[in-house]
Amino acid sequence: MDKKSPIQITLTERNDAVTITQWVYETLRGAVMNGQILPGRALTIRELAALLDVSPMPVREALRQLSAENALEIQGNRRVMVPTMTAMKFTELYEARIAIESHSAARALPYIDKTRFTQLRNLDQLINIAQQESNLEQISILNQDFHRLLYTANPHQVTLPLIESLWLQLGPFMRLATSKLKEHYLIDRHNEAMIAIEKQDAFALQLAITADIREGIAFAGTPELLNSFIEQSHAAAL
Amino acid sequence: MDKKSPIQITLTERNDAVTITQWVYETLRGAVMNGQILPGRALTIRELAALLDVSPMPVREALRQLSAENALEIQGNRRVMVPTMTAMKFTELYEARIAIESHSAARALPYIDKTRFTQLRNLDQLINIAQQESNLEQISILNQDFHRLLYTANPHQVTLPLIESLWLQLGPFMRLATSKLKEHYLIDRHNEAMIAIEKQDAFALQLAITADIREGIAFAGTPELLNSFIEQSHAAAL
DNA sequence: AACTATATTTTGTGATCACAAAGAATAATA
DNA sequence: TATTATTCTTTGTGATCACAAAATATAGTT
Repeated sequence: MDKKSPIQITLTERNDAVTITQWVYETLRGAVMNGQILPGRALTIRELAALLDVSPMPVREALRQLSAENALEIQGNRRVMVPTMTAMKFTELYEARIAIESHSAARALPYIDKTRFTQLRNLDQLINIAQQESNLEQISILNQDFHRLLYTANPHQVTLPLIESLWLQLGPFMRLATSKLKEHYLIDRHNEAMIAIEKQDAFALQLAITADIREGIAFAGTPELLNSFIEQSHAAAL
Repeated sequence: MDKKSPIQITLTERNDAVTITQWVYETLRGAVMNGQILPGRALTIRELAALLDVSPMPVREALRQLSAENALEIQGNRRVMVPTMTAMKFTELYEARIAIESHSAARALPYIDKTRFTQLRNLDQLINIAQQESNLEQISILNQDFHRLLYTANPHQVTLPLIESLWLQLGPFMRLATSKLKEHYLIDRHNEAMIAIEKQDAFALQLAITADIREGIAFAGTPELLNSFIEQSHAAAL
């Protein structure tokens, strides 16, 4: 029945307190984030509806929302797909991350109180443990949590949705990034960030965040490595 | 029949080549951008559908997309409204604009060719003319065009959707901003930007863009002025 | 008159259907 | 065999309906 490659989406239990559309949105978001949908693969409403065992309506809404967040791309044909990646686009996304996130960190700095500082330190330690256990999946998740917890200190936050959009676009490729991360992630930039926060040194904090993001993709230093890495992602299903 | 304040949306002719959902989206986007919908005003699908003389379906999709772009806000009640503004949020939005747009400008710089440079210069001259005529509406539009034309030089552009999201959120208040702009907009920052481009000086370009954005709201220098300005926006319909 | 409980209306959600446009497959022609 | 025409299928769009939750209005009680 499928003309194209099969899609294997991780299904979570549906909570009745939440709308079906919301559940579909979260499910599809997770699938994109984890690279479970091959870039370039055309997605149809009915196919996904059947796959998730819901009517086409919630799928329609979820697809539109994900498209608006740049997680999916609407082609001229009105077809929806996961955007393909190029080396240049990858670089642009990471440079955008650095620009926005270091800004967001500096803006959050004055609002970080004792409670949040402790939470950040706890997360940092969890990351250290995950690092010793070489639990790359866990490192990736906790690292995101750390960044989010930092930025959300700012009660007048407006950049987080933009940052999440960038994360979503990098999502399918971040997974592979962490798999090559082990040999490169030597310096604890989070600790540098913590020190900068204690000193209320915005510039030092920006440097730490910048270094943290940049070293997450240090493996992709040369264009050749980056290209082969992206091809690898495009080729590998699941 | 209306329980709340009436909504006066500018209707444009519907092009048959475009889907109804797309037309509704553009119409509502324009209404938000021009401050035609009062912040805090609850929007219902059926009311808008009746107003635009379409079925509820396209409205539903358009509202979801605008919410994903942070132009609208979905409350816990599942109600949709134009977000209200605060002085702090206003500041955050503008600081985010400066951070992202100056970054985006620097990233676009290497890709600006002769053709685009000429287009930019032409736009700059149109702005000068509009300035002499004190045509504030036109200045605002052309200014946006200038920025967009600059950033889109980068063929691997990923930040423009994020920037457009910020513009949308500031939209209702930008209109008032330009109305107070006359006495403050003295220096031609666009010309400084053009010189920076000619010299391929990224840092100078960033400074010009930063100054251009910041001077657009110079009137809101003190928190008191800013607050009264926002209250004014919230109060005034249309 | 102030508050609570009940009834009524409105609203978002989700399902189903009709239809035209796009895609794919098949037949026809050179 | 390669290319074009034609048929058949799939797909997004948009309309309509049913329903439960939320909001509003009304009645009842202290």
